[in-house]
Amino acid sequence: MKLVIRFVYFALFFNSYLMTENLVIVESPAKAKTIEKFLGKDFKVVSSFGHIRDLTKNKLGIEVEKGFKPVYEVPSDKQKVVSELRKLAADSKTVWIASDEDREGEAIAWHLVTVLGLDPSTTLRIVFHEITKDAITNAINHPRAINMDLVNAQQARRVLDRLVGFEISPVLWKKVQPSLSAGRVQSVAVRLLVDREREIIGFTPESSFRVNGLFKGINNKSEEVILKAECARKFIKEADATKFLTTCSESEFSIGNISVKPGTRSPAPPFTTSTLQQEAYRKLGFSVAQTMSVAQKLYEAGRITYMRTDSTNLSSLALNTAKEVIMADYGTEYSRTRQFKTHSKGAQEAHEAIRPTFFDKKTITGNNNEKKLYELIWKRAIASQMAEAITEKTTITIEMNPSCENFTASGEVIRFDGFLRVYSESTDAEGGEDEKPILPSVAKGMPLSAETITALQRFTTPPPRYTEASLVKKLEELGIGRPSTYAPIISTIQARGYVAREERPGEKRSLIILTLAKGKITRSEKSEITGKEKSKLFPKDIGMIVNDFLIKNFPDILDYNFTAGVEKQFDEIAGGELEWSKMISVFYSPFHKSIDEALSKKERMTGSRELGTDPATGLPVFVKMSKYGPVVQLGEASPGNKPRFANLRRDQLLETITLSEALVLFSLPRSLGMLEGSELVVGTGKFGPYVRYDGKFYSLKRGVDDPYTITAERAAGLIAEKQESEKKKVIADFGEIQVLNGRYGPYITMDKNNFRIPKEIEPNKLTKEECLAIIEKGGTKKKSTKTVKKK
DNA sequence: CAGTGAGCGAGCTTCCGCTTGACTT
Repeated sequence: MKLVIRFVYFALFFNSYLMTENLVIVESPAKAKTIEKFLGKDFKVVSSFGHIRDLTKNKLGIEVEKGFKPVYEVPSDKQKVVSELRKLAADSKTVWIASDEDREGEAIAWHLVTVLGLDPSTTLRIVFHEITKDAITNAINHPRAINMDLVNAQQARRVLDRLVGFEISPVLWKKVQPSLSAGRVQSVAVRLLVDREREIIGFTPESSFRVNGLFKGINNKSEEVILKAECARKFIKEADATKFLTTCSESEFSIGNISVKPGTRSPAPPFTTSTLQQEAYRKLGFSVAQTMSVAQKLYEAGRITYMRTDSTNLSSLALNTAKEVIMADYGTEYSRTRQFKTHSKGAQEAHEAIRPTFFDKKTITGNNNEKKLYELIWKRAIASQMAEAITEKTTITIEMNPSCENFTASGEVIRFDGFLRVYSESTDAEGGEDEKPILPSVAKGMPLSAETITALQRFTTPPPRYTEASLVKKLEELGIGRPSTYAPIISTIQARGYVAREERPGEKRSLIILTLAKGKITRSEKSEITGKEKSKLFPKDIGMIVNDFLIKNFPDILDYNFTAGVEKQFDEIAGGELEWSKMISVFYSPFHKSIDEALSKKERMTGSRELGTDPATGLPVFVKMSKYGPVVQLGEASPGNKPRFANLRRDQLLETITLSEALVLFSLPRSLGMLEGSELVVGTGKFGPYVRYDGKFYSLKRGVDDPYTITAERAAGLIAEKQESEKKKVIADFGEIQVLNGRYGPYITMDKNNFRIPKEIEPNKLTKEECLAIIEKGGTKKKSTKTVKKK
């Protein structure tokens, strides 16, 4: 008896010792760390690292016949987290699930309850939108149950995406090429790029003449004033522009109307994921992926709030601290507290806007990119809480007599800088916006003389190609994709080869300038570069072929409004007005029929096109998509006759290449003549264009050399350069050990293993013994992990 | 390191959204 009591005692003691009072599960480990501080010692806060369960990895994972029943599994990389969570949950009195308050968060909560075997009646679901003590204690005081309608909306989303992706992709493997993919989001992203490219292809520039004048006069303070002004009228024909300049030469000018209009400019809202990606691209030149990885670092270091958000909302704590910082640093008149409405399509607003955790930290420690991005976030968030700028726009009309045309000069003065003192948003417009000048003081009727008047030819430009960032912006406008997926979408469509980030050097174009000075009109020309592109997304042939195939066979899914339409239905499911499997079933029957129809069609999509006949051989010339990419083909394939093939260049498209451009492609490999007894041959191989000389290959410089036009002289130069750097490559040679110059600086190599040389050591003074010492030190770490190339 | 391009067939590929590490040259 005594023993039993003792045992119970012990068990109770032991139990209470091990048992955690409260276990809170959130999605992100950084968030868990922060929250634990707010909640105190009775709460243990852990993270699920996002979703813990998904549809089966390699199979459809949907039992279509059984009402689209999802087949879930815990992915291999999540099994460890799940087993740990299971243990912790079993040892806790109360489990609180604090995943985000949106569709995905609710589903995560439900999967946790199911997978961890929690009791739904005692498990508490809580949510908060901002990580502040108030928000969290408030959440703890208002727990609720899991909202199954919201979960079902997520299941519908998940199942729809899986059906679309896993039923269409295999059709592409059969009808276009293996390993391709299609999806609700990626296929529309590619479509945006292809549609834009076709607009550009079909664009014909039109030119017109814009007339600008430089006028001088004396104002009533006896000061000489200079005004730059533009004529409102544009002239299509050169003759008309000349005629107008003649009129100008015979006219008198004077100041007409002067209008002064006050205006204001307001700051942009604080960053969301999408706007952060856009501004980091425009102001810092970061790629979308780079922005996210730097932001992740800042988040983990506790510098900024969560970086995957679609909300422009700031917590009241943030509003207050921003206000304090602004008042202290800039003065009361610079402060204006605002809350911005989020109006992006499909926003779920589970988090705050992206902002500094502590507004009083203007700069931080960290690497350069972290500092730059942090400062950008700080400025944007602070500016959003600052006063509007007050401006004054002045427009001065210059009248012409006897002609009834006139010129206008416009200028802007900032009367109060407000938020502009800290930050102003950039635009996607190219060439930059011209600063509006401050206009001199003049009075109506004041006579002016025209110093020079020029008519400059200008061409209209096609719509711009997308950058990574402007594509994200467009996707967000269409409500396609989520903050967590913008960066992955961009990399997927590139990984599939549908699009590529490329440059174009542009072409010269000449412009006519007509100048009127001292009563004489002169005509001259200047050249401008047109079509120059830097780091733009270009659709590639395979992207265009897949796009056309998808539009033909699945027009509904490729519609820009498809996502918006299904989102509306997901909302109805979330509101309990629509049963999720019913929605999927209505979608699926016509969809699956179109899959079968697409499969039953015989033809394959190759993008083939006949360009004409080669005048030299009389053979037909085709272009098409081959197994290894776009090619031009000379002659038909027939038994015993293998046609000639040549790859298209990176900047050519199956759709637009001409016969003469195609014929040039057959000119490789070509001989550049002899150099010291050996032949110089230019060709393109596996690794791009090269010169072959004396049995060795020398790569041409990308973006500098062109294999079709390179001269023997330049080729010889390349060879000499390479031989020179080969010589420099070896700093010291001790037989089995060598000190070499590599891409990342000098290093030591032995047995195909490379070793870093410590900074304080001068590589050219190393002895064999010192090298061995360095190898000894670093050698135990790892063997070379050079992977064997798969053939 | 320095082209392939046909056709057959086995076995593989593929979606979108939540999350962070491993990997390093």
